[in-house]
Amino acid sequence: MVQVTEAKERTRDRISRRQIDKFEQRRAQLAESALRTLAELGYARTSLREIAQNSEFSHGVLHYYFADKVDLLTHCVRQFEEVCVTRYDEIVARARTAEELERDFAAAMAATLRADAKMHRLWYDLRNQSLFEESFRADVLEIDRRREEMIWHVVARYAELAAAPVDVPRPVAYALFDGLFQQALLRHLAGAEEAAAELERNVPAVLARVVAAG
Amino acid sequence: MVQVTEAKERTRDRISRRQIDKFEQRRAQLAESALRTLAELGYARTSLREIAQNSEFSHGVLHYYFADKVDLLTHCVRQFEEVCVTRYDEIVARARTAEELERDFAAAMAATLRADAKMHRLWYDLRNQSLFEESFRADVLEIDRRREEMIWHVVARYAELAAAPVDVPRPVAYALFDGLFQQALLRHLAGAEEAAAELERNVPAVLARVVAAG
DNA sequence: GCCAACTCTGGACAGTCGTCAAGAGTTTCC
DNA sequence: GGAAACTCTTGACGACTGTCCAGAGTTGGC
Repeated sequence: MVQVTEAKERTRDRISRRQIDKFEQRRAQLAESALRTLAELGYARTSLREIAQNSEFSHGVLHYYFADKVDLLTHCVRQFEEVCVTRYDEIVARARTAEELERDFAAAMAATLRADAKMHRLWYDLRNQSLFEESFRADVLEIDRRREEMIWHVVARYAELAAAPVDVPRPVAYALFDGLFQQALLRHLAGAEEAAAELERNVPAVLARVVAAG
Repeated sequence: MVQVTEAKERTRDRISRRQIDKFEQRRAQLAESALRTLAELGYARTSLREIAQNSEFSHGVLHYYFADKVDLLTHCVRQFEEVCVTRYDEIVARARTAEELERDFAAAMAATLRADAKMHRLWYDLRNQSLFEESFRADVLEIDRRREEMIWHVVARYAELAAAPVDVPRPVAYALFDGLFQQALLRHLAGAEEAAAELERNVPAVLARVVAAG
């Protein structure tokens, strides 16, 4: 009797878990369609119907999986986080010398500028949107904090390999590289072919300046 | 006869000029209402009716003075330029030593962060919008170029006073200070009281790093 | 095979958007 | 003072928005 009940409950749990998984999976799928749409059109011009059209479902389904538009967009932001805050971790782990890290980091930034430009402009769009709208602010700031960590990871390891102390606070290091990247993105999307190459050339120079001369 | 005609034409010109002036004046007035609205709500949520409500006119008048929304917004961007690209000129002109320039520049950045935060967030919003919409791009890039010039003006003068060469290209110098300012703006608008003070502390450190050690 | 739960569609809703035009109000000129 | 030009208001239009819902379609357990 007890065993039967337990078995039943285990079964129900398994089913329920499977259903929850499926539910979450579809949410993720729809959020991905939303992110594609946002990257293409920008926050200001992305509508639920447009998002649905970039998926294989009709617009009504969005309200089955998300309470409202804010809920969907919040989910998008959180899902977006995962791809954008671990970008350079492997490079840091692999590098054996300061020169190697410097070269690979610069190359990786230039590469993602070229390959993921539309996603990057979406990130800056959402971050800016959070300056006007309370709703995403907490999530956006959390992502920005983790991006700061990601950059700091690179800078600190670079300093370690170069046997020199880092010479600027962590938020400043992030601000400098973020500014550099954003300017490159601006140029790149405006059609400047050389933007990525310039970025690749500028990154080592900035890297050298955030650690103490030694 | 000839004189009469000339007098007539001069009169007509004067009248026409006066009318044009008045026309342009009203355009400027409406554009200012639009800028106030944009700074408050952001690009995504600013409508023509909302702009009109922030002015002393009705929404129909906007189409009397502007061809369409893009025309209005373009005018806004251009009008916006004038207040945001000459901000530090006087400080540069007045400074007699590198230390003085460093101190005043940092203080001015912190001051405008505190006083004009909503206008600054509008600038970043519009600049980002230009990554999605062709229509403003040219004007936005032109403003960005002039902002770069403005920062370069500061940096070059600082180097001159410090008797040391500038050590980074002009676009990089701009990118670094822009990134620094944008991060401070993010924190400031998120409610961090210390953001402006931190910015004021960080600016001299970056300034010192963009000129060669000497 | 049946019933219940889950999933998805498509249309309706109230509201807002940019745009436009008819006409009232005002100014300007002869 | 009357005609002409300029300025502004008001209301309407079609399109689009987020949201909701009735019901069709599908799946899964018994």
